[in-house]
Amino acid sequence: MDRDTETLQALGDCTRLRLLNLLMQAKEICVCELVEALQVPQYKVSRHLQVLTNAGWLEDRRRGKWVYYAISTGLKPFQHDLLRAIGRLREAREDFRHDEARAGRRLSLRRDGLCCVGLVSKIGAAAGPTSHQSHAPET
Amino acid sequence: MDRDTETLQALGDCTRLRLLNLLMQAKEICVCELVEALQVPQYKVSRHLQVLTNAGWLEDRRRGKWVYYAISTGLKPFQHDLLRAIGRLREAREDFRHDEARAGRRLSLRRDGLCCVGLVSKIGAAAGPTSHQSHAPET
DNA sequence: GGAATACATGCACAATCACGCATGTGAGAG
DNA sequence: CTCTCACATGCGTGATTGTGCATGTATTCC
Repeated sequence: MDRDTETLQALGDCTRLRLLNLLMQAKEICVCELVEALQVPQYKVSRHLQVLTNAGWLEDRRRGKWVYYAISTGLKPFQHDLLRAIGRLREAREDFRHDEARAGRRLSLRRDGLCCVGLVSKIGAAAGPTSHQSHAPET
Repeated sequence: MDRDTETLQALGDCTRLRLLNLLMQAKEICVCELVEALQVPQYKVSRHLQVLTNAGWLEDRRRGKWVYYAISTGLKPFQHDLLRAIGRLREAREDFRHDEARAGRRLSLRRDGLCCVGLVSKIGAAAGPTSHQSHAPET
């Protein structure tokens, strides 16, 4: 498979679109922040970030325990057009807006522009006390 | 899977990109013309055209024995941006240029703007005398 | 009617993919 | 060192995908 096709294939997943949409609107976001914004298990976010990175969409940067992801600085014009297309979806998609709302709340907890919270809940794993939303879990 | 993701997933295949590239530069092209331009078996072209149609990229129109495909008239702005991105690949990709060259030669055989040739060779099937490549009726 | 032609599609198979679970890795804190 | 925490990843599984072969469908021509 050629490189351009791989680049496009990486866009063929809803979770990855949501990740890209968030990263288009913030310089850097760490994994635990993305987990809370998307409300999906951590391993799932991690995998999709990996796919996007391998396809040339993202770059990662380690800061202590945290790993920050950002849109790659070396995008081809081809890719910029693609990002613009995804940006157009913003108004129409509820999931994007909800992601952004949660991300905004979460990013406001940063100190000195850095994440200092961590994984507040194990979303997809063993369902701890999910007290971060109005959505109350069972038991 | 939501509709936008399906739209993008349809772009994650090299053959489909080549088909879209050709259709971006001609109003309508029939299947046998696409088969010759891409040099791939007929069933393969047919399948990928089906995928693109189901994803909302193409429309088909029957004219006698021939079926013409064209970029859909009801594309969303989202999709127009995506097509623009694919258009950018044009200069860089050899396969696109070769497709266009073969398509140009083939389309020049039309009469009254319609295809009248048919499937000149069974490309992927039973491999007859492979004379379709260099064998050009230059008269 | 029947043959030929353009195109679509059912089926089988191998490869890939997204997912969930569990575990591994690497860094900081005590 | 040990524990904790943020993140990555090996593994198994079910679903999806692209491909090839053969066949089916629809239309034209004799």
